[in-house]
Amino acid sequence: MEDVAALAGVSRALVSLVMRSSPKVSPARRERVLQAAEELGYRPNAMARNLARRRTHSVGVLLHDLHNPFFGEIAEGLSEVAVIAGYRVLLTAGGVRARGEAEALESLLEYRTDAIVLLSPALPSAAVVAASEACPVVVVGRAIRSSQVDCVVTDDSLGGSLATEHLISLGHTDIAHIDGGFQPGSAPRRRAYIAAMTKAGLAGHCQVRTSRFAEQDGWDATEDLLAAACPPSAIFAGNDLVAAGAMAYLNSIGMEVPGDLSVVGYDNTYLAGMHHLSLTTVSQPRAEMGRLAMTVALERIGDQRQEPVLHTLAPALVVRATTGPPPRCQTRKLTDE
Amino acid sequence: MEDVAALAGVSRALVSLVMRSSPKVSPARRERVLQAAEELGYRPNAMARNLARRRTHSVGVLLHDLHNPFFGEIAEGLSEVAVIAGYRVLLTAGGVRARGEAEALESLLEYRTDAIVLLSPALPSAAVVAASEACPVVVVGRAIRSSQVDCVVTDDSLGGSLATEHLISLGHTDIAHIDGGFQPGSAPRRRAYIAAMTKAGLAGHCQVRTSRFAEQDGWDATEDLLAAACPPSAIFAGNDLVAAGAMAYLNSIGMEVPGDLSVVGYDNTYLAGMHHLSLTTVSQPRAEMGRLAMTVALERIGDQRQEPVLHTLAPALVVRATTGPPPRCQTRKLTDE
DNA sequence: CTGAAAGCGCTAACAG
DNA sequence: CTGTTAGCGCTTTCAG
Repeated sequence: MEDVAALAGVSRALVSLVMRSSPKVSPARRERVLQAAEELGYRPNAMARNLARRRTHSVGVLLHDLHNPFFGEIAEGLSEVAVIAGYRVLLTAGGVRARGEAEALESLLEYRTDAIVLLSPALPSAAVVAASEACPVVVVGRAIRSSQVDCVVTDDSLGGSLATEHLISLGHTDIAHIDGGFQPGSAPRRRAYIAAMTKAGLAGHCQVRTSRFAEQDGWDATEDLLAAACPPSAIFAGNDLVAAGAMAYLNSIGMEVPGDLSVVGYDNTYLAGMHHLSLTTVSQPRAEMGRLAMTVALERIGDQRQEPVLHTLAPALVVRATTGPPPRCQTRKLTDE
Repeated sequence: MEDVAALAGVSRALVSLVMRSSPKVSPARRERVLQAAEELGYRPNAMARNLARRRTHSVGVLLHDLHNPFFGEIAEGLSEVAVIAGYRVLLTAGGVRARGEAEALESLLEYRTDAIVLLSPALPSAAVVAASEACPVVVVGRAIRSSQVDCVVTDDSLGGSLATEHLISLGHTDIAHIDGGFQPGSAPRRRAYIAAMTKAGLAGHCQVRTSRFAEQDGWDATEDLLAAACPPSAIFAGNDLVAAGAMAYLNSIGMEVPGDLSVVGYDNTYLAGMHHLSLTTVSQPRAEMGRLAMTVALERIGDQRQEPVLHTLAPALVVRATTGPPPRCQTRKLTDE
């Protein structure tokens, strides 16, 4: 910086002003400084700047892992609004290691980002609350009770109802659900499924299988379901991957979808939109979730203390080609396996 | 820090020593300091530390976007070796905006990460070389000629041969290729396809269609291919998504894979492994690419000047259920459309 | 182990 | 606009 000032024949202070694009500099000098910086390959040191300013103008984002495209889209929404607000986004990923997420969070905290957005962390709530002591925290995809962390989630309960009621309205009575165990969002979807069934007087027809949200789980659960005494005419899967597994199994035993059996997924990943599947599914407004979360985070930076809020976004049913009325004949070929 | 020292009844210097876990501190005092820090909710300031140390012990990683799981796996490989070397990983994503990548790179440069890893950047080479002036740079998935940037890529040429020769060895003669236009890796794969065909005396049977690596492109190209005068008995698709589109189209017109037509993909994404597709494809060693790239980056940090290297990893053919010998009868039903 | 002192690269406030 | 003067929070050196 010293050198740049010298080359441009101005004071260090002026260089500083130019670097943070203050309006109080004449265009001519600004040009001169910029050019000098260019020539010397000068680039401001973010560490020093942040240290002196006491704010980083950046918000940290913690993703669980980079694999899941679901979070990718949320992250895109996040950075979209961050960028237009002049904020930088610092990503970190927890990865597979047990302590990964905790370490990544700690790292963000040490970097003193102005706020932190947690994408569906597997972290214990206590850790999240502790972090919020030091820096505004907003968590996406998981509701946390605390007096200082904001949350943005989608209404999984509504999503579960949407899916189940769609199937019921089509005339199905034997509707099974393959849930996601303890994965976030699974519980409310499952409860909504049961509630919807009950409301339709179908409580006795509930059948639930558990999966870990992998394709093979969907295959296995479906196989199991069809081997049961009272096989379903429709399956509400906990996510698209599980639905894909279910369809693959049905396909393998020659059952037609939706002719013989209807399938609904969850998440509306790009998988669901593929020709092969063309899956009816429940869509969460991913980009919107990201945008909202960042908006909230930015607000918190501006105004630290305020009541935290729980923003609940509504999911939507996307009807494609895997759902239809149940087959006429109630006796299906169950004895293949 | 002052406060921690006071509470623990020691000097600031000692606290500093404890914080960077120096071995020259008696366990008793260390305990005392740690506890004081805990009580006060003290957390070292990374900015200040890095500023004073002149190194950040972190390497920056630039991903083009968060959507592509391909890069996610590479990133996982990266952070795996970074973590065991005690380095932190700072992710940034270029996103969709035009200047996105350039800004993200600039941002990393300003943060003075000890090294930077670029994942298949769309950035102009000049920008990459310019960055390497300020900080060790390694780019993966793209070869850049420069006297100071290291590259790790996979041998797309070999991958193209592997796929084509597999099809040839199965007895196919009319093999078409759906490429990825100007996408990185496409050109060498296409050339390898043509070379392999030529070597087998099949030069006259080459047929190439272009796609932008989307599913619909695969569908369209296949439709086009089958409507041609001399439809192929096998298709080598530029990536798995295109292959999926091709299969969806074949499926829609009632053609069997691999009975009527064989399909090979590229990348071995999780799509390829799904029951529905069970796609024969070419796999790139993603995790290994990441590990290697980080290893190289870390080496460069230790020893700045050295000849840059181009590491080429070998892809492998993964044979699944979409390839088989060509149908006996050379006159296929071409008139559906 | 302690204490003091210098400095990392930049910002910010204030007279000129 | 310019120079100066203080730090930001931590590391490092060096003599006790």
